[in-house]
Amino acid sequence: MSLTQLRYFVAVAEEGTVTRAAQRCFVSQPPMSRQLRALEDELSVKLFERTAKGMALSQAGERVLEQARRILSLVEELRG
Amino acid sequence: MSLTQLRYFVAVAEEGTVTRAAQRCFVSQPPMSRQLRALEDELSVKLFERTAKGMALSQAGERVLEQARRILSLVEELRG
DNA sequence: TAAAAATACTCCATAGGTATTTTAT
DNA sequence: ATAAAATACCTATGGAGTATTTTTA
Repeated sequence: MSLTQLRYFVAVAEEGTVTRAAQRCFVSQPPMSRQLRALEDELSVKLFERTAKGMALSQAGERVLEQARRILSLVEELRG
Repeated sequence: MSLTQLRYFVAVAEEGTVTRAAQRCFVSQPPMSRQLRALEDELSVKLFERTAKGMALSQAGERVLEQARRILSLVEELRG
């Protein structure tokens, strides 16, 4: 797990599609898609339902989202 | 900043020397030494006083240590 | 059929390793 | 003199890019 993966995950959860989240994070779509899968693999959790419209947060995804935000907010605090 | 850097930092704070912390984390001493400096650079904070006996946490280091532990513990929670 | 996500590669940045030097007691 | 940290240099893993294919409504 990496902070980057958590940032990507939060962006996708908020944007609803990998494509828009990638734009917001200034990366291309494939890396973001891969990192998302890597996170799902590591946590052994399906974070999203894939649809033709984009990515819909799963039940488990909601819980991970909360934790991810807490972590990232502590990291920001650390940066001052 | 990376989770690895935070783990290294906590290990050094707890072990008192980079050498022992590196052994505990199964890496060699130079990478750990470098990551510590990188973290200090990024936070613009001197985390340790370097002595011939090892590394002594600075005032600022103490505060970062607390935050780092919180972050890492949330990460562990996420792993379930 | 039209969005968006996923895959297949290629490339490069950086984390880590070994050898060595520097520092501080 | 010695124990630990820092530097130099090299290697390799993995993160990111472009092009393309596969999904799903």
